[in-house]
This record gives sequence, C-alpha cells and structure tokens, in this order.
Amino acid sequence: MGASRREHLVDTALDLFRRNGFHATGIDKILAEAGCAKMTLYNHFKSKDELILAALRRRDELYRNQYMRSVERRAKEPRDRLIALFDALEEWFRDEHFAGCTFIKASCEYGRLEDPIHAAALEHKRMVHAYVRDLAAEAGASDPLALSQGLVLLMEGATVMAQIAGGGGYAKQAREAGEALIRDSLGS
Amino acid sequence: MGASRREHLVDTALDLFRRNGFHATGIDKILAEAGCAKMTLYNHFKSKDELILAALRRRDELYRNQYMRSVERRAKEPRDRLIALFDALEEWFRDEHFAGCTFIKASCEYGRLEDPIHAAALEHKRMVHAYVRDLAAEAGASDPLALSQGLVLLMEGATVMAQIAGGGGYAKQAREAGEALIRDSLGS
DNA sequence: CGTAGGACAGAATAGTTGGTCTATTTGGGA
DNA sequence: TCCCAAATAGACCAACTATTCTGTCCTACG
Repeated sequence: MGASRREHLVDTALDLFRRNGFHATGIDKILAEAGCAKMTLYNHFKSKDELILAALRRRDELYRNQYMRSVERRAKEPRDRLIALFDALEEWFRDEHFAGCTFIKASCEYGRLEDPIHAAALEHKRMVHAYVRDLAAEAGASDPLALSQGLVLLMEGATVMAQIAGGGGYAKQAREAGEALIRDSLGS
Repeated sequence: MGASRREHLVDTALDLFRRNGFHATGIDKILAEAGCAKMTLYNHFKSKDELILAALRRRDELYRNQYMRSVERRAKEPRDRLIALFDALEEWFRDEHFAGCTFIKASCEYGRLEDPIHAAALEHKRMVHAYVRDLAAEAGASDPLALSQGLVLLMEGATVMAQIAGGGGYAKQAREAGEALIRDSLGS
C-alpha cells in the first residue's frame, strides 16, 4: 500500500476541498477522513499548499479525461461535438456530487495571479479552451478562435450559474445560445 | 461621525473581502484597517457572518447602481443597451481595483445553498439577470427570456475568465458573441 | 531471523481565529 | 456644564491553524 497512501491522501483532500473549500478545510480534517498520520502527509508534501496543488493536478486529470470522453462518446462529427460540449456539461451538473468548478473556486480563494494555486487554475482553463478551439477548427469554422471563445464563455457562465443556483437549466440555456453561435459561424 | 462608524466598518470589510477573500480576512485585520475597536464591531453586528452579509448588501447596492448607470449612459435605445451591457463589463474589468465578482467568490467560499451568504449571492445574480431580461423585452426580442439567458451566461463567463486570467479581452469576446445572439433574436 | 523504512498516535510548537468582558475615555446634545 | 451613549484599549478565552518532533509499531525485504 506504499505508493497508494499518497494517492489516497490526495483523493480525500480533493474531495474535502471541493465540498468545503480550501481555507475551510483544515489538515486535521483531511487526516481524520483519510485515516492517516500527520507525518505521512508532511512526508509526501512540503506544505498544505503543495497538497492543494497535487489535488488540483489530480482534479485536472480526472475532469479532462471524463469530460472529453463524455463529449466524444456523444458525437463523432466535429460539429456535433461542439454541441455535445453542452450536453456533457449538463451531465456534470446533474451529478449528485456536483459542487461547481474546483478551479474557479481555487482562483477565488487564492486571488493573487502570481500564486501557484491561481496559476494552476488558469492553466487548467487554458487546456480546456484549447480543446474547444481544436474542435471548432476541425468543424471548419470560418473563425475557429472567435467561435470557440463564444462557446467557452457560455460554458464558464453556465458552470458558475449552476454552482450558485444549484443546478437549474443552465446547460440547456447555454446549448441553445451555443447552437445559434455555431449556426452563425458554420451556416445552415 | 456616529452612524458612519458602521458604514466605515462595512466599507473597509468589503474592500478586504474583495481583495483577500472571506475566510482569509480575519476580523482583527478589518479592525486594524478600519482603525476601530473590536467592541464597536460586535456592537453593530452579531457575528462575522453578519458583517459579511452587510458587506454584500453594500456591494450589491454599489455594483448595481454603477453598472446599470454605466449601461444607460452608453446607450438610449433598448437594443443598443443590450450591447452596452458588455461595454460596461469591459469598463469594470479595466478598473485597476477589479478583482472578480464578489458574489461568485462568496458562493465559492460558502458553498452550501442554504447558507445565507450563498443565498445573498444568488439573490444578487437574480437581480442582475432580471435587469437584462427587462432590457431584452424592451428591445422587442421574440423570446426575451431566451435571449437574456444567453447574454447573461456570456456576461458571467467573461467575468469569471477576467478574474482567472487577470483581464484579457473577455468582454470584447463576449460582446461579439452577444451581438450574434441579438442579431439572431432581433434580426438585421 | 533481523533490520530498516514507513506509518502510526499523539504531544508540543507558535500563531491566529472569532468572540466576550471590563474599565476608561470620548464627544455631542440638553 | 453636565450627562449619557458610543467608542476606545486591551486583557482574556477556547478553539483552531499549519507544522515539527517523539517514540512505537508493523511489515516487507535481505
């Protein structure tokens, strides 16, 4: 169970951070939940901040894998996949464990741009946005960047509103607006 | 200076909350910044949470006044005002004190929907969205609610991205996508 | 079998948190 | 000028924070 103790620590930390926030989650609570000793934490990580960074890396890995897989499972054609972006969002929002975007939350709690935690959040967003841009290019948009930027803002807006309002039909609203943008950029 | 001590306390608390977050801002820091004693805080407010709620009320009042005024100053015709929503956003993002949306941040740090602080954030969003919906109706949109929902998601998305990326051209991107939605809904 | 590494519980660290209490000083209105 | 309400400074509290250290135990490997 050697190497997996670290993973288990990161996973339970991520879960608590997502549910209760970063500042509000003390180390003692993480250790109690994970059922391990204080020194095994500080053996694997220099500080709480490094544990947070590890948790964000894990979340990025999990989210991108899950989300992109969900999009690609739903549609094969690039254009259809642009629309599937929003259906995959809806699936996420419907998850009983949905608690908003962990990276938006991280950037809220660690607001200074030069903070490594904030930088990790920005990096995650960049990766997701690059994925959307690539899809828009594959779909043959006249201006893939502009289209993807519009879609991305709708996605982020829906995510933030789903978090604040606790669900609601925001993915559907975003999808309808997104379809208009796609029509506008790809015709028909 | 009697009644204004309370106001001054709320203002400096709001400023610190906006810059450094809610959990990360202790009452001692607020009191030091405001230059007043602990008992005058607890004389006016039952708890830190109540001070936060007062700060959010103040922020709501300030923001809506400023933002709507900015929109209405920029354009007279309802349709033009729909576009001015994004120009007013840009003005906000460019402000050197811009630090993201305080209400999104509050909902991130107080994630439970039943928390009064979270509820205050939702209420603020509802008010802003109602304003956009009214503008869409005045502009004669075929489906004012649908149009306003699309515009609102673009606005929230741009706000969140401006916060994470620290500025950038998100207001302009949102405006371009918004213009497409408006064209789609109002013609020409 | 012996030993070395890892994880364990738990105490001690020093600092901060939100909140209470008291005793003193201030300032504005009658 | 007097008085009362409000603001003040500052001690005090228990609980919590992240982090370090000690000492014991278990397990896997040589």
